[in-house]
Amino acid sequence: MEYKFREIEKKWQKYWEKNKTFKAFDDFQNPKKYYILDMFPYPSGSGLHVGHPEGYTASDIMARYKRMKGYNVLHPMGWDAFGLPAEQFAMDTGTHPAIITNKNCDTFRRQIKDIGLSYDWDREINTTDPGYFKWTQWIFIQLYNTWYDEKLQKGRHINELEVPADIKSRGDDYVRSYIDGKRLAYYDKALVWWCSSCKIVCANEEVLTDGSHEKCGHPVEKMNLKQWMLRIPLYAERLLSGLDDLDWPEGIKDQQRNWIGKSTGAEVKFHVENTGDIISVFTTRPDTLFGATYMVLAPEHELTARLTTGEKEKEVRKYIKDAVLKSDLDRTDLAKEKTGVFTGSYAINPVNNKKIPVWIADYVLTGYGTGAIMAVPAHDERDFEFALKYELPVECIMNPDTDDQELKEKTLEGKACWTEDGTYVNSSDKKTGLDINGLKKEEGIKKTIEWLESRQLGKATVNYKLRDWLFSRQRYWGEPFPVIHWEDGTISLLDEAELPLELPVLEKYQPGENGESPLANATDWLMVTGKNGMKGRRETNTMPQWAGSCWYYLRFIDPHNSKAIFSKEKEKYWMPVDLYIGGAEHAVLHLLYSRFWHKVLYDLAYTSHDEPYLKLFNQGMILAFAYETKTGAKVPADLVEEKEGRYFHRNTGEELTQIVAKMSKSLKNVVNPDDIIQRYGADAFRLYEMFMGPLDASKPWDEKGVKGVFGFLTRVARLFGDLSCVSDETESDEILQALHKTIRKVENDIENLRFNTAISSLMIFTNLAVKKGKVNRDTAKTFVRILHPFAPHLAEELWEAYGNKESLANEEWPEVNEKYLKEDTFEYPVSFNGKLRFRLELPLDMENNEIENAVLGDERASRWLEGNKPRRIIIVKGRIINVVI
RNA sequence: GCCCGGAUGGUGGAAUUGGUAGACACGUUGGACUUAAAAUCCAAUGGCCGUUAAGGCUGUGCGGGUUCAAGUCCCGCUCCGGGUACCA
Repeated sequence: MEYKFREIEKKWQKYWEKNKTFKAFDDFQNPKKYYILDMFPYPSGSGLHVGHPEGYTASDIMARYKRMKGYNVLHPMGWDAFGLPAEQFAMDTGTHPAIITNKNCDTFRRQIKDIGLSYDWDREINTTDPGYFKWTQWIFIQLYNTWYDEKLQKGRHINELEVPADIKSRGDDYVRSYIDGKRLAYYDKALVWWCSSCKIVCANEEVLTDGSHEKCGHPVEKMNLKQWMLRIPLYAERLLSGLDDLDWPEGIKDQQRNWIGKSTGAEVKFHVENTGDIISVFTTRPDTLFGATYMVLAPEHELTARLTTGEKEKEVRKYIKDAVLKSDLDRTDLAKEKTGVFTGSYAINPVNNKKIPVWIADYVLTGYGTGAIMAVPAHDERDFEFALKYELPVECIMNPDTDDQELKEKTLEGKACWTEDGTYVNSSDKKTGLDINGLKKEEGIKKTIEWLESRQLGKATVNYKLRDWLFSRQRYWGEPFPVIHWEDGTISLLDEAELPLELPVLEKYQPGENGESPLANATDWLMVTGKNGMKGRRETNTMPQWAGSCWYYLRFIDPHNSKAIFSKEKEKYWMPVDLYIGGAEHAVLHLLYSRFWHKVLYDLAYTSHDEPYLKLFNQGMILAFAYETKTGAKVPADLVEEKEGRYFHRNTGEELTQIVAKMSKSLKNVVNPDDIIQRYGADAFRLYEMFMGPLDASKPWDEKGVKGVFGFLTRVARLFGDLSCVSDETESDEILQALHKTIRKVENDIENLRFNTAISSLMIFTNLAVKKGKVNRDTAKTFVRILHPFAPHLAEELWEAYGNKESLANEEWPEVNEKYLKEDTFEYPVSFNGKLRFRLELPLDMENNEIENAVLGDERASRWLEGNKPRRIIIVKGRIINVVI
């Protein structure tokens, strides 16, 4: 068969589409279900790049394999289509963002279909579709109507929240604000990052460490604006502990754990001298209280003004003003040099009643813990640095566990800082009754907390880094909030029946005044009148892009349901996602937010599992070769010439070094999947994406590699497609053994997502078959079946050529016949003192002493023994023989 | 700084998890076919020594160690990539 890949691929893509070969049925009778999900893409204007199909091909191989294994497979695709570029385009041209978005979706869909991926296209979803975002809005309403019951560790409907009697007695306003204070979604003033270039607020995590907006690179500033926030920290503990049982890469779990940032310690109360105020601090080291020599408040702390004494007032006020105005950019820039001011007040250290000064410094953050710390310079690096600069006392209370005598002495003298374990010294006080001298850290912490709790001076506490999630954006192209702000200052949410709240068509998409979204210009849409005649205004913010992607995996289960977000029965059948494949760039945000929403829906009994994604796999990044001169200057790929495996500058002739870099327009090394498919076909494209290396590794694209797999497909077509090479003769044992070994290997490799080695074993088998020049029909049919997940078009074509009428997609995966895997003999590598000297073929059932005799009896052995008697002979059956002399 | 990865031929990468290092593929070289080229096919291909051959030595970022045996385990580094940023 001549390998006419274009024809073959078009033919089968049409066939699959026409016959709905990959339609997933809600077949509740079949208990074997497999839900395999790709992270759906944002359909950008530049189309698919070679990175997208890497994960998609991997999931497709798995999906096709599982179908052959008898699973009912759910394998859907959709579009995460709200996003900035479409809105920017609308601003520039006046075109509605939906128009450009739909165009981009069309391109993506066409490109994905060209690769021959086995999606159930009847389940396609688009986050910008009102039929979809109706339910995104619905989830927001659920969040708003949910509070977190700390006792039950569970989200519950707001109607089940008991309002304390003393609140009730104070009137409706108090009740309302009490309830609002418990909702998972709340509307409040928040100090937020503002990007004046995008005219939008950004979530903390969208601000890069250099203080610039990740979307545009413009520096951000702080602003106090009313925003929707979600109380994700309430779920911190469950988000953390839920990770343990997930089959996710450990690195990703670690990232989430770090992001959640749990730390255990204690809250301790310090009385301020004279004023009667109490400063509460969070510390992970209550055991070091005896070493606390000063305290620090964050500049934003509520007590700063009260604690500042007259003569310090001017200085303090200036410091606070500067600090608050400083962007995080400046704060981190100045991280090396800490600054602060003394308030003039003193607090009392509860363990020894000593007076310690209260300072204000911006190295203490307002959003974490209580926004105030006790400083223990002898045992905390930051405090030590600060104490040194402002000449505050350093009191060592722990004899370090170290062999470094110099360090030990310096620490004991308060001239060095020790943060590890040790034995307490100077840690007792007769009057207060606390004594931990001689103890180690673990016991010290325990004993101190007990002491604090018994005197009501503090209590054991847990803190999380995870902050409330800023959930609104000043954009047009996002889900509108189903919210009305009434003129009396109250808020109400739309009824479910009023959903979806669609976006109004605008004439222009420029942002509104005072940091409002373009929706502020949509007067007709914006203003509403209530039944009682009260005037209201709709929320002009929209939801962030995360919203749509937070729950899309649930909608795939029942994408056309207009009555409910999804049928519970179907959800119970399909969930959880068995395998989720996507890029590691979503390690924290998308996956954490998504888990959060899922847990809320679980608590409200909409979903049947606590976690959405059982197994997660991150594909690596696809990079490209790039070239640079000796001085490190990058040279665009079109100016590079290859001669005998070396690289030269086309113009200057200078020799260049090949490096690996991200694909970029400036380096002219971007690869378009369309070109590759045009030249080598979709099967070769798929195969190469998988053959490059391990799925989770980052690796460079090399077109020469595509040629390699293309050659493989050509050889397959030539041999297995030439019916004169496919005989009815009895198959040789050699081929059968190789075939069954290949089935086993491919099966194992697919299960473990090691597609590169699976392909390699398919190649090895093909090389053998080509060498033989012919195979029997059963062999050919078996081979084509295991080739199918990788190169489905060619496999279907061959399958048809063997006289089959039905698509290969629903055929059974071939079974391994163990008979062909058993070997009687093994060619042992024989080593002397660990060095391989010769090989010796021996029966596998030979006894060890017989093996010894056979080895020592071999004439080649005498040469290495040199007359010595072996001290030991190690025999590992079927593996190796090592003679120790 | 801290937390995760990673480093194997000229290149992408294999190596049953402690047991034959370099599978498979690219590239290169030589050969066949061709008027020629492309395509295809065959052979060789880690480095060094050995005229050939037989064979030997050496070799998985660096330095130590454990073991009959280390790419794989342990200790100490170097470099590269990702995440994070004073989290008390």
